Amino acid sequence: MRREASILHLDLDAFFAAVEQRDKPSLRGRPVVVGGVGGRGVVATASYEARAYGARSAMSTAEARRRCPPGTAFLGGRFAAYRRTSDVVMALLRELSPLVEPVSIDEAYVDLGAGHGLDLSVDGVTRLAHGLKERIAAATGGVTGSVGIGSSKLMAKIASDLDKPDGLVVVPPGGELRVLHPLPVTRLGGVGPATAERLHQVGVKTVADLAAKSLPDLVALAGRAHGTGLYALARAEDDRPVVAEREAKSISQEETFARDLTDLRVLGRYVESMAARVGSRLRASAYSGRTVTLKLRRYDFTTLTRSQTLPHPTDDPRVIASIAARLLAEAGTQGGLRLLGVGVSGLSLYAQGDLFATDEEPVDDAEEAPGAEVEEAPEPLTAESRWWPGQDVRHDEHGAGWVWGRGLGRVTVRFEGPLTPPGPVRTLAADDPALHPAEPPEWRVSAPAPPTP
DNA sequence: TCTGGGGTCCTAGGACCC
DNA sequence: TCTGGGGTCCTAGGACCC
Repeated sequence: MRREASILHLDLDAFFAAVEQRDKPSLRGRPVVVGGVGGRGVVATASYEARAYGARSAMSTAEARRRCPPGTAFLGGRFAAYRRTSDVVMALLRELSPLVEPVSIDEAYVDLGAGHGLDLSVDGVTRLAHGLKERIAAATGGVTGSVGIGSSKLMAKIASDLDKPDGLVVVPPGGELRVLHPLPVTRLGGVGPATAERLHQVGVKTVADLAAKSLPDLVALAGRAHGTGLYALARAEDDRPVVAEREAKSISQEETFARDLTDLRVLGRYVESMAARVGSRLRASAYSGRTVTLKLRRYDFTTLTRSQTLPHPTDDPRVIASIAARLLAEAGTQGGLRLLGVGVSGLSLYAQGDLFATDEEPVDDAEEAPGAEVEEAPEPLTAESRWWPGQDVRHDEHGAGWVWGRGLGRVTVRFEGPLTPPGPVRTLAADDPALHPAEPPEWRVSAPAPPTP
């Protein structure tokens, strides 16, 4: 813990849904749910309008559909659009201080103490945060964020959560326990359902209850590392530094199938495709790794992993695929698999194999998903399966728009963009040659100015 | 129509070595 | 020949986070 409130935490509000409402004017003020739209999808983000009906992150999309009224938009994610908006926000944070730690696409810590000549008084950081929130809203076309500032990562994160959405809370140094102790223990990072249940069984509901427990009690309850961590957090003791760059530890790819799969040949094609994607991601980041892990989830949701460690690191998709395929054959597919995953860990920056690299191209995965080519695959491609709800499109005659829905050989498109009023809906043939997938729309009136040197 | 996809960190047991 | 402890690596699983 520091003597000054010099750590800032930013959490963008209902981020995916907010970007959708910015880019799709007809959805502003209406319930929007972003996530998996297939039969086994889950909610990634629900807009505040959708939360009012009980839609929540991690809920199955089916459940969210039951809870939300007709007219609610259920959209697949547009990650390129979210990434672009996130990059704009992260750049604004780096204007405050060079020490910025992105936690995820919509969340980051900033060490204001590493900034140049900032006023770190409570009034000073409050003014700074107000200015930051204004600049974020202006630069992102109205996406808001909740800011917390405190003497540690713990307090900054707790503070940003106290007044959502569009909030700003500064915990003055010395006021940590007054804020922390009344809160439920589940607000502490690292207290999930399992730990919360065990804590409740020994009468711990609030952080104050937790602080009354002895260190040996907590270690017995939650293990050595976790127990000592909880003991410290309950006292607002937290000296974790803000870390700008983190090395990746693993790279993986997984997929839940629309229907459970049993056929080893079909699953083998998924293994190859996933290994190819993992291999290209490894090569793109100049990593290679020694341990190949196969993950599978059976029809009854039991999940297991099988792994093998190689003597030397690899980024070769053929090596990854053959190991994963063997692990899959050994594990078996009895009863059917709902999920398959392929990952590589034990990463290092240079592959031994690179010294002897051939000119051979890596297996290319981009063009052929396994489902595209085989009749055993669960969902053969149709004209309408090119389109998914939320997708950006352009029509030669009607202009830019986005896909609302599809079915019966048709696709429904709303023609509007972030800078237009709500636009008209048109239903088109799914194979209309004038309809094309498009890039995410530009939300700013003019292109952003190039960064000044 | 139950339960995504990408990660990180920790624990525990067995193999193996000194 | 027996006993023992410590450290590291590997594998598997689980909790947790966004």
